[in-house]
Amino acid sequence: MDRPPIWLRPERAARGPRPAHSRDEIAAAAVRVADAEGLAAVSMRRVATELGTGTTSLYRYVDGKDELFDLMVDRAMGDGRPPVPTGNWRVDLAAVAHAQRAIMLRHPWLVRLPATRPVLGPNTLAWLEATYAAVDVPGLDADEVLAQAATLLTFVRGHALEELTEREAGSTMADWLTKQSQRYAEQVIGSGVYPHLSRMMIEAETPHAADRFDRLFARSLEHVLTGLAAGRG
Amino acid sequence: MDRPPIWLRPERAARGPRPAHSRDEIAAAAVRVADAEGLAAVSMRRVATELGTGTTSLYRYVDGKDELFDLMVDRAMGDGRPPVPTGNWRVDLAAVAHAQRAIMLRHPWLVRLPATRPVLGPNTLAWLEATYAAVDVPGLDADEVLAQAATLLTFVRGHALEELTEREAGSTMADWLTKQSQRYAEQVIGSGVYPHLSRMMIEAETPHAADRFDRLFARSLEHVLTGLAAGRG
DNA sequence: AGTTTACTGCGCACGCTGTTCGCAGTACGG
DNA sequence: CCGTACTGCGAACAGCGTGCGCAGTAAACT
Repeated sequence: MDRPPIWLRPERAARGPRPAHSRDEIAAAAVRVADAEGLAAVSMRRVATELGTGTTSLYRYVDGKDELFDLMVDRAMGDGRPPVPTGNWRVDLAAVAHAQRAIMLRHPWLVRLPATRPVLGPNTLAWLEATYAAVDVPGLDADEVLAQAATLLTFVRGHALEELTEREAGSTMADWLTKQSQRYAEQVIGSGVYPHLSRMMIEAETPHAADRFDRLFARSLEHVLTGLAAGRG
Repeated sequence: MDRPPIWLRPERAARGPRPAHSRDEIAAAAVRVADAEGLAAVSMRRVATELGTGTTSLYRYVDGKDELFDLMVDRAMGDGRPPVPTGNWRVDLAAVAHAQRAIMLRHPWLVRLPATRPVLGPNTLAWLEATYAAVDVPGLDADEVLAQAATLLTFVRGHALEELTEREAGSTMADWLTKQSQRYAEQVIGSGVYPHLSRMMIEAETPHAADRFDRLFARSLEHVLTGLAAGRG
């Protein structure tokens, strides 16, 4: 039986007893676990326990773990509200980008979710809407709007993923190479096979700065926005 | 005991019997399974069976499943070679972007891997090197090189993720909304809460084109490259 | 050459996972 | 007030990652 996506199913059935929990309650519990102990700690049993309910009761609310993830994503996306538009597209897009990045940094598991299908919950749609709104101006055709929005969101997500990966690896890749396994760094540099990579490892200052990720993000974001500017009138 | 990363450990020990398999053999087997049956099918047992060996023998080669993933990533990255430089940074960067995207589309599981730490295998480093090489010119400071390379790679990965997600969801999000659950689409459009999103769903042509992803990628890539151009002399 | 040493292959076992099934209890529609 | 469509959930199943310990083997040292 092909059940419709969760966003189409009514939260409360017409007949039968009142469900003991709401979807948002479930999502909140799962997000709480993921935030505190990582995505791996989010199991059906664990979330059920967190709610004080039986494990298999969860399946009354959710079609399987994938749908639980869907709920989590949309809940996390509701953690911040899209910024109010100023009318200046560049300012608005930058605001969206920073706000999205903030959400992803606050919920590190978010960018690591399998992502096997688009999540179309209300909060996710709201962000999509805000992004389109910032990009959209009369005269710009819809395809260009799609492309620009995709460019930005895609960039933010990719950056957040890379950032979190490096953050959690304990430090910068350069640091990782030089400190935690200096021999490997020496090998890489000494091999002469990676001259440009070597130059980065030696010369770059950003990797050593405390706020490196913030600065790198801001800098890269400027690049992207400048690129987008060229695609508009 | 804190074992060093796999790239630092010798493949063959000084003493003891000759290992029955090579790392690359193992990586190839795992990649084969993932390509054919998806990431979920890649289990230690399954890969071991594929190699005709005992399950726990794998742990002689690999510290755990995470390291198996590391091997898979680097193997996949070796599936294509970085394009030969032309000297024109924009052409070279575009070539890197397209080649990277091709790899990710060929191995859909690649962008879905947990990515809890950077992979530093030889093939991955080669791609990093190629990217830096394309961006790097005398006079450009190392931080700017890092930022530009990060922008590009990050964008490519993010785009590939989104693309694969939508591809595997069966169709475009717009299609998904309108076909597979028309009621939801009507609800979304009819609610009036998402005006710009609605306009995209109605007006955009790209979502209906067969080569939509190729065109969207090319278009977005141009935006990014244009943005990068501004950061150079 | 013989002994020591450090490895390899791997069966067993443990605790955990997602999910199916079936049954008892409940609240609403007619 | 009954039938019906739901809810909660315990039991069970197949599969997972992985630690442990033991037998076998090849290189190093004496």
